[in-house]
Amino acid sequence: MQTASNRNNQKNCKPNKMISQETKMQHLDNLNKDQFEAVTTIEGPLLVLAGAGTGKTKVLTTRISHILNLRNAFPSQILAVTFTNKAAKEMKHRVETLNGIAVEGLWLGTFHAIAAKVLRRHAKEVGLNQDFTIIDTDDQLRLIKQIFNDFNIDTEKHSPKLFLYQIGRLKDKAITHNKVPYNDSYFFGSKSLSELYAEYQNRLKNLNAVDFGDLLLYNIELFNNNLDVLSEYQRKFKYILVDEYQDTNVSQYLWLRLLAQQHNNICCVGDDDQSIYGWRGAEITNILKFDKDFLGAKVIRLQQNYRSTNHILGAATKLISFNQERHGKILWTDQQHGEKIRLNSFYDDKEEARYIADEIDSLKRFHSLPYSDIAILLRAGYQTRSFEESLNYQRIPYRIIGGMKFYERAEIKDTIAYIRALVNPNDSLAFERIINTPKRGIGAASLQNIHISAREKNISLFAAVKMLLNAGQLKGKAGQSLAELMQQFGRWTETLKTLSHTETVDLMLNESGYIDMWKTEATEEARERLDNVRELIRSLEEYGSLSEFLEHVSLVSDLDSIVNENVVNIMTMHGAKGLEFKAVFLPGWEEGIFPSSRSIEESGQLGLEEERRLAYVGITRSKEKLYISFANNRRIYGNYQYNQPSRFIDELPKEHFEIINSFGSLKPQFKKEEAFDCSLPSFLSSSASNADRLRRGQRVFHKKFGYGIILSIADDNAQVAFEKTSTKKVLLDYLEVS
DNA sequence: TATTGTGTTATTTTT
DNA sequence: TAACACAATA
Repeated sequence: MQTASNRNNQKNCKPNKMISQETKMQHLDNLNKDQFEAVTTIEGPLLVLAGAGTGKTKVLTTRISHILNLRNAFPSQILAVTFTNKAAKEMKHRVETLNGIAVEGLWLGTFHAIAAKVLRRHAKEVGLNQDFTIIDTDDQLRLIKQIFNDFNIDTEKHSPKLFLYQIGRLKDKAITHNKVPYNDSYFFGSKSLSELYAEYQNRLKNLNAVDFGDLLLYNIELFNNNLDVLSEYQRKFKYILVDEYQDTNVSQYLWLRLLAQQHNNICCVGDDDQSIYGWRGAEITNILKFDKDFLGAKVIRLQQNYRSTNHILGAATKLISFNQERHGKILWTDQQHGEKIRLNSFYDDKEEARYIADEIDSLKRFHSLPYSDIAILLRAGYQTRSFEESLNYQRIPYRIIGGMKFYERAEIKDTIAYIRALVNPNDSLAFERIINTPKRGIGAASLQNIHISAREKNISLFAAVKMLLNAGQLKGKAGQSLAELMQQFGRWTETLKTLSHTETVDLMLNESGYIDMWKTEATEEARERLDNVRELIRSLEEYGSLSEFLEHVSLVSDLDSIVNENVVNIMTMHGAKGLEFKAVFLPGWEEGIFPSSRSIEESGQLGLEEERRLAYVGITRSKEKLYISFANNRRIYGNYQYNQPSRFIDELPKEHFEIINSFGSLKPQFKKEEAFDCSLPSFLSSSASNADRLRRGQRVFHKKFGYGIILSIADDNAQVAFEKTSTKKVLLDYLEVS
């Protein structure tokens, strides 16, 4: 083979220091030519453009292993960053398998985990205490609401959530409060975005807390202001590896660039065609400009796909070619056999869901496909419902991936808040969460009182409560129960010295009345919640201390429950990135839904291209069987929407498809060709006549809201001042000329 | 202060 | 539709 001789040549160029190394090099034999090059080019900047299913993780792990085998670096001199804990775990596991032993000391983890590790060591340099807390979105929002409240900002007009989002995006871009650019939403009432941002940072610092974005930003600040620290890490990390580079934001890019400056050995692996987190601050330009950012960079493309049939790859390749902003690569496979992709149209979403359930049933029955090899991939979480119903009806077991995460459940957050308050009573965000949970008769008025004192004296809520109690300023029910709570916290802190941390937490949750709160409720849901709390308490055993536990949970979103049940997987396409299934269903390919109208409204062409990449990700999850479908009528939020087939359907190459109109729908059956034709743009103009008559100032009728006047018209929707209610944005399709 | 009622508003979410 | 947040009431 061509690749084999190539490999041998390469291998012979390297001096074999030891005989044992010959055997250690064996894992290089499992690589194709491009993979081999990507693994063995260890000096200088390298971008590996790895298409879906081309062996990206294999390259990364083999590369780490290769560097270690060459003895070019100690494990502690290798930095490997991922986005998810899952990916980090997987990489660690595979490196260990390759090396045959546990590799200790590698700096392998998520961006956030590594940044937190660095920051714990150098907290003082950026004005934090070493034991700073990492707060989640809930805490962020609570803090922002406090700020808005204190500044008398009307939360009706200015949504705290929007502000939170904006702060997040600014931090993704490494923009600090004094560098905020003006834009449409620069002012929140009397205060500017940058003023509020500054106040938010100020309060976080007083709380000795950081949010996710801060982890990276403080690292950058640390490095920029302490050149000795920077150069320590620059010298330390001889080799840097980055997974999913297309998902990095500006902060992460700056952070990497700082760290890579000394040795300049940075290897980024990614796929610009799978960049689907732009809305979360990912900068696709990072991967598009890599060779300009890192001079002398080499670019290697992995284009041989080991996952899918040529029909699937053909469809994916054609679809993604409609995007302008990309490096460009052509995936190929030597799997020439395989079924065509099925394209189905349906009368409505119910029929679509029923068809998919039936088809899954026959895949299992007649093709012996285990359920776990099947996935239904959706644009958004709310679409799961109709499939839950149809699969239940067919008695097909399934699992919804994503959804509510373990650590997002209220009872888990409460429990964690109790633990945080125990470890550090001055953690006001945690203390506030549990101060009246269970109900202790402390209402908004008392709480406001405490807040004011705390702010005046610049002390924590806990300290403020103590102070007010001593001054006899907390009377009645609230005063009584707060006095008791203070005593209890004192006791629990003592208990921690004699009992184990698990026992202490158990005791605390019982004595505080938290456990009883759920017991009293005595519903099935409450029982489940109690189970969750107990599971959490049990898991505490695995940690050396409560602080250790808290560090873990703040950087992890879910329990590692990779149970391999034999069930159908339902999830969003975002959630499916990195996964693969023998059979994949992609329902709901309708304009407005997929591509999502909001993406296009918000980000125009860029938004559309990101949606197209999402379609690309969806298609390339499938190994053998793929089903794409759309429904003419879809029930969303209780009422029907009449959607056109997705423009992506027009972009798919027909030669890879079998076009089926599966069901005798309530409408007359399409002929096969027509079923496809109806998806063509010509179809889009069918509603033009009604739309033509809708103008500004026109009085209209809407089935739900009644009569109103059109204030303005955008693409497919209008602002209408309804007579009975208020002004609302509604779809033109729903309006009748009155 | 706690509970009930009403109105509003819905993507994607690696940490 | 359904969940959630906030306002009016007991």
